[in-house]
Amino acid sequence: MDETVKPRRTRIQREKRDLILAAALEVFSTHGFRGSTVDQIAEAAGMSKPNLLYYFRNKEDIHATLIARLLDTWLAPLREMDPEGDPMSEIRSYIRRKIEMARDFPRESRLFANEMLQGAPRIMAMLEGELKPLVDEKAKVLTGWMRQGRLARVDPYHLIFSIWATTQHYADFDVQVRAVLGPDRGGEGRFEDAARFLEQLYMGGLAARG
Amino acid sequence: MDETVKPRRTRIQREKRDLILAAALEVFSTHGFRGSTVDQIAEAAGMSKPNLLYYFRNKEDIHATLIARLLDTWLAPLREMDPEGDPMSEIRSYIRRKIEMARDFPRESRLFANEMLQGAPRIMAMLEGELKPLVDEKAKVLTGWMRQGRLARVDPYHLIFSIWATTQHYADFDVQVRAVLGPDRGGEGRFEDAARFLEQLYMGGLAARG
DNA sequence: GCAAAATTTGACCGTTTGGACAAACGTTAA
DNA sequence: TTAACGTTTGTCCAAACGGTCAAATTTTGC
Repeated sequence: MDETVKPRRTRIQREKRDLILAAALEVFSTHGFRGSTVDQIAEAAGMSKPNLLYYFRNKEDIHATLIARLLDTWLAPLREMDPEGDPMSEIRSYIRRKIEMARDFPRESRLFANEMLQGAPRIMAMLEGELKPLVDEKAKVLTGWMRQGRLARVDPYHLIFSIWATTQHYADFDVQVRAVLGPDRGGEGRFEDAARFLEQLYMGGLAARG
Repeated sequence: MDETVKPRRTRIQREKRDLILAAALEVFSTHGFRGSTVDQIAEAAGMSKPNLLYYFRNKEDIHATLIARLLDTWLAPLREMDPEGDPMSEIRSYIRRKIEMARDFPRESRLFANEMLQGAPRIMAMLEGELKPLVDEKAKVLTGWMRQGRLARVDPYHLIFSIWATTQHYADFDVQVRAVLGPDRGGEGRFEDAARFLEQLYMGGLAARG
């Protein structure tokens, strides 16, 4: 019943496929699926179009492979949030990890953002099948902490949304951030500054009250 | 020296151009510039491609017109932030206005996001010429409030970024928000819930301390 | 060293794309 | 009424697109 056959791949196949995926990530993340061309990806990977199509059946196959690899990486930071840990420390760590991902994997973030803007036609199933259950689970954890009086009572879903938004912003809107900060304040220190600000905001805004 | 000629337009020209721009906004905001076709826009506007190209010189012209109209609308909420007002009220109002824009003009938000993801090739000049000066000005206002002890001392630039991120998230990532919230919590009330959460977060996180 | 398998390439195909154009059709005002 | 002007359409084009294929080349296992 399983239609996916075991992919007995040679060394070259593994290397070239990785090369192509890296190039495709660069292209898809900035131009979206429809806005990207196979020729563009082939050139970025340093090979001819027919050669690229020897390793992937078609354009959609490349994109699907990227997307499939993406979501696991993407959800990892939230998965790590420990129900047994200290609420404030867990939230602070989560924000740190997400900012680091925006800094270290901006193209993955933009690939994801592109999908969202287009209405998530290719990953809606994953959103409902993997993302939603995980968020539901973590929302329960947050609610539990609130009931214990260890966290301000706020909407846990919108809390998670706000952390996604503020952190991914530094990957997705990078050009804008750099344009506004200018050459002086816009260097690599901007991620540290962002992390520091967000820490202040959330530690102050979520501290258990009354 | 001014190459822009006064556009003496007929009634039909004004109507049809608006119709085309509305259709183009829909198409460009979901597929990006390269991912959109003139045929798509023409069909969405209910006219033939040659007819559409009678009103706009080419695809880029349509997009440029949209973008030019966009930035003013986009910056209006920040412009309204009053240096003479009460810091906390001003920030609260700004967040409200931005959430309302995400709710009422999601396509404009997504058009903007698409440009950012692609590296802002067509609006970099506007970012540096209009956006940056405005943000610099408002950052000074925020810094002044902090010095007066009426606002917690945080990085004013990252404060503004975070408000942009959290509010625009509800337009740009709308599918994800709705997928996660589900049919029950994902109704039109989500904008109200978001506004309430953000208010709690920012009022707590930015309250003047010690 | 060599045959089989894997890889790379140039040439090619049908379709889609942005755009041009002249002819046909409407509208308007003298 | 009619001539001038504004609008709409069908047809067409060159370039770009995703993808195929057989032939040439390189790598691999014996």
